[in-house]
Amino acid sequence: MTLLHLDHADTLQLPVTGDGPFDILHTLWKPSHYATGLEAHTPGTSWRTFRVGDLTTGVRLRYEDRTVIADIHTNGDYKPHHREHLKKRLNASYGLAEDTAAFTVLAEQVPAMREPLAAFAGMRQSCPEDHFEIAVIALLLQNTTISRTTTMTRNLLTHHGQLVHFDGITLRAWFSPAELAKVSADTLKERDRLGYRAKTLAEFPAFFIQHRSEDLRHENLVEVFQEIKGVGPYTAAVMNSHASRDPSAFGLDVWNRKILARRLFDAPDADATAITRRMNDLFPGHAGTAALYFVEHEYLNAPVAPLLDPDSIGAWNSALENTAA
DNA sequence: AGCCAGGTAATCC
DNA sequence: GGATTACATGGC
Repeated sequence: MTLLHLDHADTLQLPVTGDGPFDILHTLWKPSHYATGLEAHTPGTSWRTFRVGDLTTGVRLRYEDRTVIADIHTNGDYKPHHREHLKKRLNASYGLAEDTAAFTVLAEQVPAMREPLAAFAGMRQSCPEDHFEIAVIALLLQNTTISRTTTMTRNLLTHHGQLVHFDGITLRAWFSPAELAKVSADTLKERDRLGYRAKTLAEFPAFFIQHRSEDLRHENLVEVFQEIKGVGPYTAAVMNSHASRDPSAFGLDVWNRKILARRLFDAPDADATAITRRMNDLFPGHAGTAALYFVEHEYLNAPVAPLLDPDSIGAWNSALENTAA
């Protein structure tokens, strides 16, 4: 796998137009998220790759005066429509225009939410992935351990994605639906170790080539998503809450079910329907945001993929460049 | 050894 | 409809 060097092409100033406080650190970096190599975070700077059609972009993100400053690096011909796409993509991915007041009013009434709210005031949902990419992530999370999810993600991105270097950082980048379409189900199973997921992942490209992320905006999305083989209620809810940014949606799995059971009922586990009912009662229209705050608070003091010390970026780069060999 | 993971679809009644 | 089961793989 070759290391693709990206050159600086643009700087975008993206104002935070949503109301209330803005927690830039926990909006860009989520303590509960497993390591993918698609992004890297230090306390003051984040780097992330985005696929924009055939273009591969590397973005450095910083924050100053209620503005996200995005330095765009690319491998090819950077056109005005790429700039417009990235502006919208970044604005949506990190909820820069989203208001928090409605959730905050509800959250302040719930004692269990007191600490998460204090720790994360102004945190938005983060989803740099588009619908295709988040569907792949959610598929890899189904009924397995994070250890194996991480392995499968690494295999897929190493074998079928890209490795890029820009602004001193090395990162992985996604494959597009068209690129994944060229990979056989047999390869996904034997080489990428996907098990029974191989057959369903092999059918993802057809749907996402037909349904571009920008076009997935109409109603009944949860039902449309579940037309994809391998996408059930959980994965569809993850797509809806993350890529479509529906603040009322959350995908309930055995992991967050136990976290929410503790927070809501002070019990080690609870019935899924009881949890769903309670979340919707306490946070009508904002249960997904509430679940996000509870889950991230669980990992605040023991992040799955901790922040990088700026001095350790060299080691980060070496590690990624060696796994690609 | 067996059980269980950040589920889903097929098949039963 | 709701309940039950197979499905790949790997860590504990």
